[in-house]
Amino acid sequence: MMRAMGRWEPDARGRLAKAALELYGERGYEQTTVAEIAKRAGLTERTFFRHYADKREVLFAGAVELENLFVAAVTDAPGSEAPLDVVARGLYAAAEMFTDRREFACRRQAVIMGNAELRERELIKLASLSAALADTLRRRGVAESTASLAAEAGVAVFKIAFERWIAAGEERTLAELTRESLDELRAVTSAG
Amino acid sequence: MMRAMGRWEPDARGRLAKAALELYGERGYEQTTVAEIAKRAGLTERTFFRHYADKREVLFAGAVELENLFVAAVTDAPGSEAPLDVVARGLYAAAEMFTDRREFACRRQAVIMGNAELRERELIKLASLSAALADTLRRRGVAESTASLAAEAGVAVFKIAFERWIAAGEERTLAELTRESLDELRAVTSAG
DNA sequence: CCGTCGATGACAGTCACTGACATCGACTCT
DNA sequence: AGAGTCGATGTCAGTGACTGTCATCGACGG
Repeated sequence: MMRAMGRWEPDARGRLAKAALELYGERGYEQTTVAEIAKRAGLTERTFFRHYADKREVLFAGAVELENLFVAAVTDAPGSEAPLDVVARGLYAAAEMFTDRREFACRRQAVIMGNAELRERELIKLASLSAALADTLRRRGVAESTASLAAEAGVAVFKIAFERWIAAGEERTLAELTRESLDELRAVTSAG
Repeated sequence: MMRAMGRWEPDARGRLAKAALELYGERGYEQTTVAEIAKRAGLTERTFFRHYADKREVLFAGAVELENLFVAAVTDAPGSEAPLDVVARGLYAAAEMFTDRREFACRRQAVIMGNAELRERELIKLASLSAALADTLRRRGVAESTASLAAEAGVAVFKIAFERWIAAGEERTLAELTRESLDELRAVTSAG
C-alpha cells in the first residue's frame, strides 16, 4: 500500500522542477546554484543530479512527452497523405498540448531565451524531435531525404509558430498560428 | 617591424585549435582536459580560455567566417529575386568555402557528432546563422515571417546537404548536394 | 522480526571556468 | 641609450557543476 507520505515528501522531481523555474526566473539562470534549487525543494544537491542529468535538463522534462505526442500523431495519420501534411498533424497535436499551459510556457520560455546554454539545450531537443519525426516518416515509406527535409521544415514551422504564440497576446491560439506559418512556408518555397 | 619570433611562438590561437581537434579525435572530447590541450600547444590552461570562451568553442572558430560569407552573398543578390532564391545564393557561397577543406571538415564533424554538448553548440551556431540570414532578408524588404521561414528552410537545406557531403565519398560536391536538397525541399512543400 | 530495496544524505574529488596580479619582451618616446 | 607603456602569457586561488562511493532508514515481503 502507498501511504500519503513515507519517509520523504512526495514528488521530489516535481518540487525540483518548480523550485528551479522559480529561481531561474527570480535571479536568472547563471546566478542560481544547484544547491539553492535543492534547498528550496527540501533536498540536497546530490539528489538534484539523480533526477536531472544537469542544471539545464530540469527545464526540459516535458520534451519527451512532446516528442511522443508528435510521433503518435504522425504514426496514426492516413497512409495516403503527403509527408508535410502528415507532419502538420503532429504540429496540431502539439498545439493542443500547450493550450492549457500558456502561463507556464511563457515563464519557461522567458528563462530559456535569457541564456545561451538554455537555448542550446532547447535546440537539441528540437533536433531530437526532428530526428524522431524523420524516422517515423521513413517507417511510413517516405524516402530518407524527403523525410529529413519534411521533418526539418515541420520543426521550423513549430519554432516560429510557438515564438509568435508567446509573443502574441492571449487571443491567438497556437493552432491558428501554426496553420498560418505552415501556409507561409508553402508560399515561400513554391515561388522558386 | 615584426620579427619572426618574439617572446612566444606565433599563432597561439591556431596551435590551440589544432591541438584540441587532435586530442578530441584521439581520446574523445570528454576524455580530454583543457589543461592537456594547452600543454600540447605549449601554453597554459588560462591562456586557452583567453582565446576561446569554453572547451567547445575551440571547434567553431570558422562559424563567424561562414556567417559573413552567407550574409554577404544574400546582401549582394539582385533585389528582384524571391527570398528562397536569395538564400540559395548564400548556400552556394558557403558550399564553395568548403570545397578545399573536406578532410578537415570530416574530422571535425566526426568529433562533433560523437558528443552531445558539441552538437548543441553546432545547433546554436546554425541558429545564429539563420537569425543573421533572416535579418538580412528583412533589410532587403522581405516580410518578417517570410524572412524567418526562408532562413530556417535554407539552414535546414544546408544541414542536410552538408551531412550528405560528409557521408558521401569524394565524388560528390557540396554544391551539387545543396542543389539536390533544395529541389527536394521545393518538392516536399509544394505538394500541399 | 528479519532481510532486501529504493530514495536520499554525506562527503570527497575532478574539472571547467574566472578574477587578480606578476612577468617580460617589444615597442615608443625622448 | 634609458624609461615607461603595452600586450600576451604565466601563476594561483577560488567557485560551482557534476560524479563516485558509502551510509542511512522507512517500506515492504516473507
